[in-house]
Amino acid sequence: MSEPSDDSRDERPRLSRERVLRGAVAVADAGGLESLTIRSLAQSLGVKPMSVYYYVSNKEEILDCIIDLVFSEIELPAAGGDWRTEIRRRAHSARRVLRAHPWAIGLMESRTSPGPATLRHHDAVIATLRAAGFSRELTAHAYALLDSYTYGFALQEVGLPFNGSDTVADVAEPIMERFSTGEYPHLVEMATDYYLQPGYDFGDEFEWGLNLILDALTASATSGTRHRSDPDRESSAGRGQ
Amino acid sequence: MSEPSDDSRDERPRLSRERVLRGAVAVADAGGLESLTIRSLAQSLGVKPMSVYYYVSNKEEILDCIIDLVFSEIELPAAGGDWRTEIRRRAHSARRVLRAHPWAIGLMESRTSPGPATLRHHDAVIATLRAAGFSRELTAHAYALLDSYTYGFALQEVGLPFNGSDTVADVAEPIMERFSTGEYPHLVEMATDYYLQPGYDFGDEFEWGLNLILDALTASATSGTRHRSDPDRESSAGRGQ
DNA sequence: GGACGGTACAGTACAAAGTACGAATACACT
DNA sequence: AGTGTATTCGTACTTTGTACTGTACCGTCC
Repeated sequence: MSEPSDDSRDERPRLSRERVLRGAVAVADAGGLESLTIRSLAQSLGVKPMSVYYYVSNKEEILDCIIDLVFSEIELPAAGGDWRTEIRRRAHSARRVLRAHPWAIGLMESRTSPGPATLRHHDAVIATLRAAGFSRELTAHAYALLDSYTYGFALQEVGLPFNGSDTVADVAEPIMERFSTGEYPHLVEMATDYYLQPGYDFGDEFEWGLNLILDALTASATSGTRHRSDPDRESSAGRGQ
Repeated sequence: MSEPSDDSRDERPRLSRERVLRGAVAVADAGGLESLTIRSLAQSLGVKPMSVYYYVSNKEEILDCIIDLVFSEIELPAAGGDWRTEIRRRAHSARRVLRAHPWAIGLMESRTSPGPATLRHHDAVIATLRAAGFSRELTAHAYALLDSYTYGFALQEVGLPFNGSDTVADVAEPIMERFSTGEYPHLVEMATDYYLQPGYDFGDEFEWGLNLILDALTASATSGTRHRSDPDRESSAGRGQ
């Protein structure tokens, strides 16, 4: 594999921090986070392991950076548009991106310091909600709710036993058979009569929940922030400013 | 549960699969997932590294098992009770458990085959919703929504830069100062005027969103499953502005 | 032109982690 | 005592991250 050929052609495009990080994303996309090692990364870049250390100080830094790189792929909500349209677009984009880079969700948990793309992101979403007339309090509520839902949905999606080409049925059926007569009756019933039916796609659930949340937020925004249903809590938080 | 010790100083309580797995949880709780190595686990159990392999076949199996162990800590909804009460209780319990074992969320992503506690869990939640009169379709919608929210919220909570004793202000303030004059104006405004105010606790947001979801689900259950709000049904949405 | 220094890579080597393999120990029951 | 099974440990190999050092290729200054 050492190139015995001519000297002029085929030279590799020269390393760079950019190429190192994008290479890391590519390796993780292809084989999962556990396949991303300094050696595998170096190999995919066509260099020797220690060469990547010229551009990053250690693997931790690579992980911090590629998480932010993933975030930078998510579409920002536009400042001027209808908030529902923009928030919906951003939610779908986030889900799509996290599905394209499933390893990113696991990383979010361990990387504690947000990168610039992450911060820019938060800023844009807050701006959209505030521009729509949400109070600070309602903005905080809405943002926590929307992000929780989006990330949580993505988390569930990547946690499903099948990835890519397999359909639910292929993988779930053998599992289900083992319990078919007794242990988890309701789960099995739902699985056989609903989840495993031909047209079902878990991903479609995203839209339903998102609509429910957006509708409920609209109602909250036009009435007050108060919600019924909770017998004993108070949220404190005065009128700031 | 402890051995009646006798006068022997050594007196190791004898290893067991149970002790290995509980020890693994304890090590991860204390120092995070990356501190859980076969060697550290063995040390905490008072044995040599290779001894744990008598009870588990490899580290992967340990990870699979402790994730299910964590799930087993979450309270199951009771079959007979009011569904809102039961679902709320289970949601709070889940959040509490995941906060007690923050490393578990990251694991959920990589472990694809659910353990018995996880399955029992799903079964109980489905049973509760079905018993409340939810159709299969609405049950699927509701479950995806509730779980996404719960896990997503927990994911955000553990991703916050401060863990345990630190308050938001302690950690966010220095970060915020670096941007105080321009880069992320809306984020900074929200941070200084809301998030960093004395009484604020991100964890309180959980209750608000949960109430919103439960209210909206109640409405969906009594009317129909159809939701308005989505103009174009598909995410392709060539519209923009 | 030759010394010099900075840039971009590579080679060597070591520590920490998972774990295969088999030996050592303990205890039971002939 | 002898044989067998259950449990634990010692040794060693492999993969990983990375510290330290070396080297090839530039351009600059005298």
